[in-house]
Amino acid sequence: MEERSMSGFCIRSGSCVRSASTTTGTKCGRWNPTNEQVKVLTELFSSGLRTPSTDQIQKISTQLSFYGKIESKNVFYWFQNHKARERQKRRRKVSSSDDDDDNSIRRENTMSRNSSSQNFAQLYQVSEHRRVIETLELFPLNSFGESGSKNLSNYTNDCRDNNNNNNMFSYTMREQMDHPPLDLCLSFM
Amino acid sequence: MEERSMSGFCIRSGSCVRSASTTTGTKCGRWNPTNEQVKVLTELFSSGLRTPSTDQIQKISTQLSFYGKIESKNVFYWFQNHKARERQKRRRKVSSSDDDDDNSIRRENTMSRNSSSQNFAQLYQVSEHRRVIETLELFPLNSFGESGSKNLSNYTNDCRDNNNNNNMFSYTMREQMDHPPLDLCLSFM
DNA sequence: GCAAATTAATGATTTATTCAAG
DNA sequence: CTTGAATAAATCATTAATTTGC
Repeated sequence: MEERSMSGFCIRSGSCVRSASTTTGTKCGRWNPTNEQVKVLTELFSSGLRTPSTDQIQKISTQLSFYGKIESKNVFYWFQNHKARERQKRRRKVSSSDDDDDNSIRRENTMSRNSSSQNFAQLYQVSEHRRVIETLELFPLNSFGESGSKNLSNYTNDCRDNNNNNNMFSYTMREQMDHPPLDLCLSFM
Repeated sequence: MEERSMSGFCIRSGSCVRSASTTTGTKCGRWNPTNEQVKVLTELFSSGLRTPSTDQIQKISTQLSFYGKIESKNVFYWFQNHKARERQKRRRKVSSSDDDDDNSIRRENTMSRNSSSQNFAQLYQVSEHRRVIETLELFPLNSFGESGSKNLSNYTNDCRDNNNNNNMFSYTMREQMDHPPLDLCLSFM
């Protein structure tokens, strides 16, 4: 109890950066998605997007920031939670049979393991990627309102390709040149 | 079998970037900690560090990079895994009683939930924090061996402030070898 | 002694659970 | 009571040990 208030206090006063977009009276607490944001996210989800890649998250986040304050982590968490809760919801109803929920993009994501830094990105790396506001399409948007499956598979393929460092953004190298000479000397014990 | 080799193959040929430092035959696959790195990490762990904050991770990572290639995510994962596996190990032996393993720093980390971006950082944010090598102590080292609670709370407060964003990275320093403080910070044990 | 084949460790990812703000 | 955020547990995948047949 005391602990809580203590710490709570610190944060509020200390670490809340609230860089901008305070126009809406944004507190600093947790993200509160606008209707539009939720709408888009939901559409993406129902289009089959389950575990967006780092870049996708970046883009989505950037796009959605048009509707209000948002960070990439919010997008990340949203998908995590939504995915989990939809599944949960489904489990309560039909205990077995259709689990396509898990399918669509899943396989692809499994592959993405190969891309080593891909998934981790979701967990850690993204950060400040530097926004680059460029208005690229988030992904094949047309798949939303209209036909589903077919576009979807295309989309899926697309997705995967993103694993190639599709830099172009910022950062690019993140870790690529990570290795300083140092390990040359030391790594071999 | 086939799958295994298949997959192995793919990875090797496909996504391995290996920009440089191939001299040592650096693969590109997963991080392979050096003995020194493991040693230090283990010491930190046994000193009670369970869930390092973003900044701690950064610092640890930077320091350890002296011994070889390493990224912050590796540090993050290492602690995750080590913590989990120690617990697991213990569970197998003594099903109850002493769980001090979980204690020491735990409280503090729990509190850190309040700091919104703190823990998330662990998952996502860190990225390039890159912080100068400044010789800050990784954490209140003195608090470990000695008195606990008091120093600890100060520490907590400190943490909060570190959330400031920092910019740029510089690998530079690594090479320059201003050899940091490495030992200053870590050698305490 | 030495590689191929197995197994054991452990790095990395995903899923489930929990906490707590609104 | 809903849901954003964070942590822990479970799982996957790759690398290092080691065993084995030669």
